[in-house]
Amino acid sequence: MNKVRTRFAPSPTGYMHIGNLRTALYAYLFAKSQHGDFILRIEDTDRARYVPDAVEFIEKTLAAAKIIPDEGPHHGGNFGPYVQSERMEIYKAYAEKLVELGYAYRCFCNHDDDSNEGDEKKFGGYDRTCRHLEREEIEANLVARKPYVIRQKMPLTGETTFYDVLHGNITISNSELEDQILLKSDGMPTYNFANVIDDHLMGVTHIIRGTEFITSTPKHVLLYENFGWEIPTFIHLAPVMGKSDDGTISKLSKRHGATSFNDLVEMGYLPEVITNYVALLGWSPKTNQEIFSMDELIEKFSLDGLSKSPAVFDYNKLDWMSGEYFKAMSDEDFAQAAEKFFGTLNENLASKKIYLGSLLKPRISKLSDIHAQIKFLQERLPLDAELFTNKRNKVTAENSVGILTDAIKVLEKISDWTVDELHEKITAFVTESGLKMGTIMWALRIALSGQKVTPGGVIEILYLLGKKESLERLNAALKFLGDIAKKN
RNA sequence: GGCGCCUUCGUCAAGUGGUUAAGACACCGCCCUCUCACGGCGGGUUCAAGGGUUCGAAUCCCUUAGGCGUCACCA
Repeated sequence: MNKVRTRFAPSPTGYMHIGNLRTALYAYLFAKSQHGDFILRIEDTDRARYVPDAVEFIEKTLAAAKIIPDEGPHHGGNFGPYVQSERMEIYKAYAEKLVELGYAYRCFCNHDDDSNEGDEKKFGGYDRTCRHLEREEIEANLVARKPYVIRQKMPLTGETTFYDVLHGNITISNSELEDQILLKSDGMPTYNFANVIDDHLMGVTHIIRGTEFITSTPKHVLLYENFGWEIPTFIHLAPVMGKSDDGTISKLSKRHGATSFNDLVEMGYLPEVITNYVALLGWSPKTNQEIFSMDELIEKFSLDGLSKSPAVFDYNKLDWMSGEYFKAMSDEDFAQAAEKFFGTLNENLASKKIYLGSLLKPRISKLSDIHAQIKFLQERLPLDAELFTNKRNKVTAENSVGILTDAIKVLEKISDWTVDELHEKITAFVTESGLKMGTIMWALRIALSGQKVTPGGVIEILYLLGKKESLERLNAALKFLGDIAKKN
C-alpha cells in the first residue's frame, strides 16, 4: 500500500482563518495517524491577490499550532518547488500535452468582453460553442500572435462520478461542466488545473479540503482520467459556521469577531487550546474525552469520526476548554504564559506574579481577561457607599465604620505580612468581634478593592497589596464613610 | 434558477432497525463558600415535516421544507 500523503494548499493571504486551520489540522492528523507525510504547498497562481510575506505568515502560524509539514517551501522535500508560481513550466507542459491528447484546446476569444451579453451563444455562463480546435488547425500561426488560454474539453454527454469518504459516491452530469480554463492568458494555471497536476506529481493520496470544491471535483477527476493517473481519495469537509448576534448562522467570517488563529492567540487563548477545540469542531473521537494533546489527537484521529454537516464555532465551549488548560498548568507556567498580559505591574505586584497568577488561573477563560481582573490592585477604584450594603452578610455603610476601625488596629500590629499570618490574625479578630466572617470580609473587600468581585478573597488581596497600601486604602475608606455620614 | 451537499437538545456531538436517545458546553435551581470562581447535586429542551417499508425506525426508501455550496483568466 502506498504511503499516505496529504497536503494543505492555502493561497497566500495574510490571514489564517479557523476553517483553514482546521483543514490543515485534519490533513496533518490523518497523515500522521497513518505514519504518512504532510505537505505544505502554496497556491499563489493569482497574481492579483499576491500578499507579501504571506508564506512566512502561514508557516509561522502552522508552527505555532504545532502542525509541522514534512515537506514545503522551507521544509525540504523531493517534490518541489512547493510554491506554484515557481512551477509554471510544469503546468504549461502538461496543458500542452492535454491539447495534443485532444482533451483541451486553445481558445482565442476574449470572454471578458461583455458586449455580447444577451446573445445566448456568447458568454455569461458558458458557451459550448467556443471550441477552437478546428479553427486552430487552420490558423496555426495564431498561437504565435495572439494571447490565448487553454480550456479543458468536457464531454458533452454522460456523467462523472467520484467517491468521497464522507459523502459516498457523488455524481454530476457532464452537461453541467463547462470547458474551464486550465492555463490563463498570463501563462499561470488555474486552481482547478494546478491542483490536479501538483497533487499527482507530489504523490498526494488523500485530498482533504472544504465542501466548496465538491462541485469542481468531477472536472479534476476527468483530468486524472485524461492523463491516465490514479485518482486520489477525496474527503470534503463541511464548513465551520459562526453565529451572529441576531442568532443567524452563517459561514464563519470576520463579522463573527475573532476568527483567525492569530486573533485568538492575541486574545490570550493558548495555541494548544485552539487546536484542541478546533479538532473537535467537526470531528468526534466517539469517546467522552475532550482534552487532547497533539500526540493524543494523532493517536485517536480517524476519518470516520469526521462529521459531514457544518459545525458552529462556540466561544462558550472554547472559553471552558481554555479554563481547563489554565487550571491544569503549574503556577509558574501560567505566570509565564500570562507574562505579556499582565501589563506594566508596579514593583510590589511584579514580585508576586506567580502568586497573582495562581489566583487568576482558575477564574479566567483567556489571558486578556487578566487586565480587568487586576486593575484594582494597581490603582484605587472610586468607592461607592452602595457597595458596602450587603443584606446577606448584614453589612451596611454604618457598621462598616466600626469594622474597618478595628481591623486597622489589628493589621497595624502585624509585622510578618504573609498569607498565613494574615489568615491567622484575621480569623482571631473575627472570633473576638463576635461578628460573622462574611460581615467582616465583605466590608474589608469593598474598602480594599472598591468592587464586589475580586480574584481571591480579602486575605489574598491584603497580601498582594502589601501592608502600607492596604492600610492606606482602609483609612481612605474610613474617611470616605465618615464624609458620607456627615452629609446625611 | 440549474446542479450538488447537508439536517439528533441553544451549541459540539454519540448513535448505523429494538437504548429510559450517551456525554460536554451553555442555561436554570439547590448545596458549599468571606465575593467571584472552583467543587458537588439536580433540572429543562433534541431526532426538520409528511408519507411509506417493518412486529418494531433517529437509523432504510420517497416527497416537502430549510440551510449551505457551486455555476470566474479566485482559490
